[in-house]
Amino acid sequence: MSVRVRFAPSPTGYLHIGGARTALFNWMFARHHGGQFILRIEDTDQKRTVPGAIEAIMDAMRWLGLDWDEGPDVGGPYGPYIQTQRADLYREWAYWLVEHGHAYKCFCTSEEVAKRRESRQGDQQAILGYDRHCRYLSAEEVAAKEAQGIPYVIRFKMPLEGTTTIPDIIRGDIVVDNGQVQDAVLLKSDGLPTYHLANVVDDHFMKITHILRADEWINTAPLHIHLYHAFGWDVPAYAHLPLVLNPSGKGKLSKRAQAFDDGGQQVLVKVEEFRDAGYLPEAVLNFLANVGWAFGEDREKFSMAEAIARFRLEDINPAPSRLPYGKLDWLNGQYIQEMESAALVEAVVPFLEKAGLDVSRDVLMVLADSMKPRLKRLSDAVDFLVFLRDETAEPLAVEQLVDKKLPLDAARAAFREALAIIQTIEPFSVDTLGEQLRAIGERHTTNSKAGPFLGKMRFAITRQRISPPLFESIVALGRERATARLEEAVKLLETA
RNA sequence: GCCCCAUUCGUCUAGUGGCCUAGGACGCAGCCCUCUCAAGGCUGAAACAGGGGUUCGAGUCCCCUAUGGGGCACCA
Repeated sequence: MSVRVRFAPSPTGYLHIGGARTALFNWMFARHHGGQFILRIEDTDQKRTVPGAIEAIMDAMRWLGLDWDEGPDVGGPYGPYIQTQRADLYREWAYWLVEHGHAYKCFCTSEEVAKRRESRQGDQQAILGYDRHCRYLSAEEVAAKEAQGIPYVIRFKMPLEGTTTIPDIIRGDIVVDNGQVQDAVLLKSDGLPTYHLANVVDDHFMKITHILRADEWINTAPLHIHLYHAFGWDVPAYAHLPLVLNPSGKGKLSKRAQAFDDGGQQVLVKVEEFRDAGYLPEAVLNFLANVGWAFGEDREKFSMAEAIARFRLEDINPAPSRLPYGKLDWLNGQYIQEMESAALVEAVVPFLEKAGLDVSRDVLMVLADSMKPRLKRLSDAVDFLVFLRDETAEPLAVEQLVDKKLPLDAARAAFREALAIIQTIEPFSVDTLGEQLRAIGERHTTNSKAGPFLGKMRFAITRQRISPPLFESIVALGRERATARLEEAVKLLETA
């Protein structure tokens, strides 16, 4: 039988990075086994559903490259893949359970349930949650309440005694006391199912073979297992994935609360934020795959094709972890370094445009090689290239153009020669400029090394203490603008 | 409060009873290279939560404690 797994987000907003990791593991597992990866939307909570969220989630997954074989947009043999469109199915099976004595109608309002729960707070024996009040109603009482038209939910009759063991691929057997699990609501009074019913019914009819979901579901797994038993269906294999924690280590990473790292820096949580910050999808995937799972052979950087080939659920580390964001920066930088120049240029253009920096692709090509080792994120290109903007050119001071190895007279002579070179050199290229300017430097510095001169020259051209290398900067600026900036330096040195 | 899961350098991890004087990566520090900043190269500091067992031998198995996390909704 072929492996079938699913990623089942609820459309409450955007794709969360922790959710992306769950999706990634499901996807890698499916691809490793040549099985199917299914995208299912769990939108049974009408209050939390936000319009546009399904598209946003799919966009984020597409950006990452996590392609699904069946889903809301592509369909598939077991659709529909949006739960609200399968409402009748859940209702049918909920009543089937009632008829077969595995579930019951509960007429308690949430307020009553909450109130009674409060009053039991002091009782150390009682579990929190529902007290099973309606489980013991007689047939007559139920009929009477129904006749009055009192709304009800359907609750599962959880076994009161014994234990349930959850065979977990990552953790081994987990044993839970049935008494710890309450009679969960299966069908809400609005006629829609809760997660518990919907996921069991769907996983069964969608022929899901392995359930890879977050750790936070362990506690309800016994309920799900008993649901399968009540229906007489096979129980899929379980693998509960470790949670992704807040960088502070306090609590799980949530999309509802903002997260901060130890430095008080706000941390990225939505997948689209990673995209907008200038991370490459390959880097994000590589980064996520390294949390809770390791490639092996002490390798940190690997392609998804390589990862898929050796991905095994058994190798997943069950301990929860924080996302090592610093490593993502490094990884992203590594991927940028390996990019083809043309690809880097294309990738960087949207970020420059957004920042109002209008730089031609030809100019970017000149700077591509010097950008590669310097960019952690694509968005860093903006700071890297601000010197190309005329308004940002700071006025010069003589002290910035001279030093011990390049005294005033030497600087004056060297800069004059450099100006002449820049005005006339042919071709106007990185190589020719480099050759000529270096020679000038060697002739005028006290230690006969080009370095001191090139440094001053670079400042005169870019007006930035930190900037791209000199020769590329000159070419990027163009002969005219470079000449203008240099003339200013020469004038300053002459009057000094 | 009750239940469940977990615990190797600051962080992400390797390790499945002897190969561990515990390996890698990021970050950090130093040096080299160098027109700045990066990148790159080299070097370094840095961990088996604690206590009991089991065993000839324990980071690896068991128990307890501690700590962290998760759950106890008509949310998923």
